[in-house]
Amino acid sequence: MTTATAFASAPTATRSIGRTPAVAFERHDEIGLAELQAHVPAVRRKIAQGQYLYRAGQPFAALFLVNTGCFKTCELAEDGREQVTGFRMRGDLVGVESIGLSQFACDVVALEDGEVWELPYPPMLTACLRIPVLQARLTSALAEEVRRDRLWMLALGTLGAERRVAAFLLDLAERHARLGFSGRHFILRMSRADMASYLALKHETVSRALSRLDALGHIAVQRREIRILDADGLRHGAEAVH
Amino acid sequence: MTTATAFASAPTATRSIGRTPAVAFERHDEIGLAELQAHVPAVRRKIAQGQYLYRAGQPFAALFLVNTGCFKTCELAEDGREQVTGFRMRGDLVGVESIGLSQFACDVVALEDGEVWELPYPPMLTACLRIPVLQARLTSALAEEVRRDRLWMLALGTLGAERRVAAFLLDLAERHARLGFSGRHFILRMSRADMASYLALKHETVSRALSRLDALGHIAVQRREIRILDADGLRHGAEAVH
DNA sequence: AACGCTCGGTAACGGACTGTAACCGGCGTG
DNA sequence: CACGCCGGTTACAGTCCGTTACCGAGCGTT
Repeated sequence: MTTATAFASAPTATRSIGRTPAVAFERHDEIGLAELQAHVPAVRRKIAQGQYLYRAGQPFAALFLVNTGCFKTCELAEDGREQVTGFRMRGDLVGVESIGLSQFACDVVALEDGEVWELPYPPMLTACLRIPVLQARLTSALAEEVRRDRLWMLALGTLGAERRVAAFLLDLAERHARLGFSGRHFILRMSRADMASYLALKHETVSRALSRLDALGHIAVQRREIRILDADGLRHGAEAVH
Repeated sequence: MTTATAFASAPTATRSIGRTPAVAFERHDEIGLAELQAHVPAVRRKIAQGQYLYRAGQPFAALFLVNTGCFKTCELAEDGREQVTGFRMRGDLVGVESIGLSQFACDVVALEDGEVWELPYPPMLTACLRIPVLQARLTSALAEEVRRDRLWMLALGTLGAERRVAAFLLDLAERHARLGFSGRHFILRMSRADMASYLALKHETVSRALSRLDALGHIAVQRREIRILDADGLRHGAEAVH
């Protein structure tokens, strides 16, 4: 629920996350990766499971467009507090939170072997000046990131543990479906601890919630394998915390 | 803790929010309001207490730069869930979350009588194409908004009620100080309920936390009047939730 | 002054989530 | 195989915060 999806080379589909049906620029205006490469010298990069795509403090010089694999972004405070703030997959633009800084502002870790396109930022900026559509797209991607974070803040603040887990699964399912895969059956790329951190819960609580949703017949869980049985049940399962 | 501060006509000061000391473009590169007006047809607008600056669903056509007063932004879901996602004051850019949409994505309400500069968005975009510094500044403002939201997500997920309240007060104090006012003595512009919503707590809990911080000698509270007595005490008061 | 309303503070109780701990299964290694 | 390790699940007790309720201060209306 926290991702900037831009320049996606995935199948075109109308999106409908929360209350944000309208998209700034029509789908046909979208600059695909191919066209993007014509203006920005993109470089392929492979990242092995467990490796950092980047770490807080490293010099910021590029954005990354995820091609394959799954990544988690981790926010960490000086006092040791730490939290996963999002999961990034194919089509997601990574690094936007560090724009305007000289150093990256958070950590990004590969949850499995993956590949990204490295998009040098200064060239990207100058390209934006010459190509209005690109400029609009980058700005929109940033704004969308803000909206997604806000929506997730709302979820964190208003939903109980079980509904948070349910909402998370639904979000994963939708993103999965948007990439052309099944929206009813998928594999979790992250550990219970990562989910818990993102959901602001303890991993035991996540386990309990998953077990409960399974018992209710809304999903079928087996380790990291998830099957959505009753999406509506997930959505309206329990009531808001108030 | 959730605000895009850009084009601020406030006294220049080095900022140090969380772990983001470096700013993309040096302070002297910053485009002030005066220069901004040379390129974008800004319009003054007064908003009375309790009035909406804009509501979700209204056509999006402009950003707003807060001149005076204080505003709250409210995120709301279809199912009735609702939460304050930030407070905006002088120098803050409002509306960035709606960029790329045809309609505004949230509600913004005036907590007191105030005044804003209305910055028509399409002209702003074209101006960005002609003026690289403006473009960089807008993009940075958006990125900073993402960083602030992430930092607040971290606080929501890792801090207990009392520390959340403390962190909120410290944030307010710093923003106040950055505007040239006292960072040790200020007036809360929002009700306990608004604070509670933003902090993802109940207003009673906010009351308790304030009373406790007062009893500990960290602050002095009288209705909406806050005096910071021991900033370090506030910062390190209790430990993280873990 | 009496009334009603909103906003803020306090206290007692209960419940949801946490913290701890034990257990299980899979996997790699000695 | 035995072993330890890691990730995941489950059980139980503890705690923090939400719930409910009541009270007081400020303010506008009658």
